[in-house]
Amino acid sequence: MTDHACADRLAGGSHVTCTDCSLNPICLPIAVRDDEITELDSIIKRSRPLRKGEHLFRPSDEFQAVYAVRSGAFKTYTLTEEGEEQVTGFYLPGEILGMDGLSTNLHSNAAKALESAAICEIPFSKLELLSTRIPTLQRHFFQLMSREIQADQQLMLLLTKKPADERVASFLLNLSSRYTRRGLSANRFRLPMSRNDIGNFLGLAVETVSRIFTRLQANGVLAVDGKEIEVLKRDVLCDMANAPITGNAVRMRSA
Amino acid sequence: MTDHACADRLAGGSHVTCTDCSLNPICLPIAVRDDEITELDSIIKRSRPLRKGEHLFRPSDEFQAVYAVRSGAFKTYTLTEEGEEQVTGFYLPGEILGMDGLSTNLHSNAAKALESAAICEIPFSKLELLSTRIPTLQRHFFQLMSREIQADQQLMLLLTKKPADERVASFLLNLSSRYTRRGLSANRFRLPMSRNDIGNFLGLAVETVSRIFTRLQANGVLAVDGKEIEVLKRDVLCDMANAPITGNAVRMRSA
DNA sequence: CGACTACTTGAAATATTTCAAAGTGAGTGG
DNA sequence: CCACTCACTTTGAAATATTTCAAGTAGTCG
Repeated sequence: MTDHACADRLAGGSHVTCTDCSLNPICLPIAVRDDEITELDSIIKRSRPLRKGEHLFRPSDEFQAVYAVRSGAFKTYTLTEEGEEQVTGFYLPGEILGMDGLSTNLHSNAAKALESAAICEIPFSKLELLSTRIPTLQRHFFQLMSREIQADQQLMLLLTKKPADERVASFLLNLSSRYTRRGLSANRFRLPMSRNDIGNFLGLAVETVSRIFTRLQANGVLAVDGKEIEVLKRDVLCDMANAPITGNAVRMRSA
Repeated sequence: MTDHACADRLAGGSHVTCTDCSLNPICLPIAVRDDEITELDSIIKRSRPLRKGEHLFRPSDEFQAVYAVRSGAFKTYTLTEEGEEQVTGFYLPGEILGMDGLSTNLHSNAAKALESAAICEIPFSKLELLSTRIPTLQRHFFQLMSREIQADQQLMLLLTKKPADERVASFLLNLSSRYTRRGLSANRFRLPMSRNDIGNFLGLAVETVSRIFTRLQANGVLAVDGKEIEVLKRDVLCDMANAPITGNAVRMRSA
């Protein structure tokens, strides 16, 4: 039922190497040599799986590592002064999170598992050291952060200039393209997050998100069954999102 | 009248070194040794000044360098599919821009001088190389990008959860704190950007921004004279922004 | 099975936008 | 140096998308 059998053999201590991991084309730079991968591999800890709702880190936690999602999904969020949540991103298998906190040595975000999840923990000090010796790796992380910045800017554009439908459409297409990258179906997937999280992330009230889903369903654009989504008219969805009609969408927050 | 006599002797070819530059505590890591600064210095080009309205780079320009603002100010922006502008940030002296484009080797933003400006151009390939030898430098740039991500997230929070007044208040306090960092007055400064740019950046219509400025003026919180701003009741402004009443504000987009 | 949380739906309330128009200012050329 | 233009800014009134409030309906988990 759950689809996180994706990170090759599941967690449980069985030591899957980066070389073996099916996600490595997503989370590692292509150009790293085999011996270098091995070196990287040696600093990575494959930690215990997290249960739904568990935190990987919280705001003010010391920044020690970045994390690659092996299976499951995470949301990151900050808290406002009044204590309300602000969802800053979603992370799927192969994507890397935790680079907030690099600037202050304290995490500014919290990261919470949206479902059972497994991660690879990459101690940052070691990664940093390794990066001075493997320029490709240094560049990879520069690029990773640069992509995050670009994604955030795309999102800002969405938030400031686009109506609710377009935000939701873009969001769905973005997720879709991220599933595609892992070889999963572009048009049938399961949302790991709640409507509430989606609304929060997109700057919309839950009710608005809900209404848009029902409308899209009524128009025959989507078949919605709870968190299960099927895209029936991708072209319409792309139109709504102002994205090129072809398969994959605006990138919003990858890693 | 213009206040960009700040980058020590002005441009014009007179070779000001990083060591001499009054901005170096802002744009360089503290821990870089003298001989290392000299090395960094040798790869930096101090380019001709730009006139108001000139572009430093445009979307799709090849990514070759990052830029430290020496004097003046820049805005960065992207274009939507429909060709409208989306302002993504403002950059003041001592701050570094151009790291978008790192991921694709093409700039995704445009950078435009908001007034006469001078910059230090830092060729990225050389910087990258140098970073492998000077770990402090590598970390500095990691941190720079991390800070940009954090700033973007703060901004997203503002955009999705906060009413117009709070956005403007936060914006002003943010600018104020950035001026303070350069030793300038916290409560009297000149906005280098238009109301339009502010609105665009904050996800508000120009008219809304204008109305808020007039209201703040009416309440005696600000004295507004065109782009010249004086903060009369900082505490009120901080309240509006939900920021600690003390001097400096939420960081939004520094560098 | 009951209690909770998540989701949906409708109707009223509201902040912000849009449209329209007038005022201000800065820069240009006569 | 003045007049003129163009771009920016301000202000008001009407329009509107989205939120908020309220209530009902699923699901889900112990």
